Amino acid sequence: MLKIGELAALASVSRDTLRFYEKHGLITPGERNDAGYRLYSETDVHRISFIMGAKEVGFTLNEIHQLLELEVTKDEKSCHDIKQFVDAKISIVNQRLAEIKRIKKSLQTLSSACCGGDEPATHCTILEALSEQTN
Amino acid sequence: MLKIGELAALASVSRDTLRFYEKHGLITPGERNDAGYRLYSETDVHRISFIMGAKEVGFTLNEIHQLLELEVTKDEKSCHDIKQFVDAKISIVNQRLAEIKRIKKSLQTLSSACCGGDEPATHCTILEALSEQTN
DNA sequence: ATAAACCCTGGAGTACAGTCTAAGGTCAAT
DNA sequence: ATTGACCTTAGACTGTACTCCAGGGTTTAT
Ligand SMILES: [Zn+2]
Ligand SMILES: [Zn+2]
Ligand SMILES: [Zn+2]
Ligand SMILES: [Zn+2]
Repeated sequence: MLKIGELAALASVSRDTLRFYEKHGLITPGERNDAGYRLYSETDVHRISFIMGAKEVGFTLNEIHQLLELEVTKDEKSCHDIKQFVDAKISIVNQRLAEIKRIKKSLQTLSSACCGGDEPATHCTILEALSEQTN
Repeated sequence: MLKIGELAALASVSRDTLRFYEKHGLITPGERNDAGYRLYSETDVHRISFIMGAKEVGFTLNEIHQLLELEVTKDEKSCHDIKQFVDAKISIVNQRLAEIKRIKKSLQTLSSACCGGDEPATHCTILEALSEQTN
């Protein structure tokens, strides 16, 4: 059984983060010692590990919440269900990707149209372009 | 001179947004009528137009604040300054792009390793992979 | 015995970009 | 005269993911 600081060190997160995750239902350490300190089991360690892994691949805490439910009830779920969840996330990520690519392209168009010279910017095509109506 | 609702309709934003931008120093309508209503000039319309254009290409309100200062003092600035600002933003965007691409790749790796079948997910490689230590 | 290091709680604060509400004042039309 | 559409303010709320603080209690080492 680990105390919060020990688990925090193990998982490279702050104690506050662990308490935050608990408050939001991501972990549920059942036991407390006589002083009221949280005690974390092997299962809790595994759960944190899962959470960190999911964060690493870009899931939000909300999504991780749903993933944890899949994980806990995995004998009632199928690979199909899990894969579908991941694929749904991929399509969200693809949307963000497309938006950022669009932005990058716009910025590059702006940048390359500007002479970049040392004369006053009163003629700057960037400033002009920005104030042009897009609708 | 336009009232706030008229400018809002023109710019396709809410009145609240215009007041929000004002509170954060992005616009500064000088005049008010006898009833205390904001009155917007041509210059203000141009400014909003600039802000919307900058938002469109992904600048944050904070960055737009800086851009507006460049715009207002453009006779003292050079194209070099403006271009540099845009290029700095491009490199921020590139970082976000790289991160999202990394996430997409990870998710695709996860997805393609899963059989996606209808059997119980107790053997699912996705769930396994997520709880693996990355550090 | 006492200091340092740890634990607890509730609540506030951060950045971002608004949105919404309450409680009022004004203006145009019916 | 009264309805409805518009305007004003200050301040609270949204979601995301924490981080920090105050004001306590506990454990460990010297
Ligand atoms: Zn130039
Ligand atoms: Zn230029
Ligand atoms: Zn499978
Ligand atoms: Zn699977």
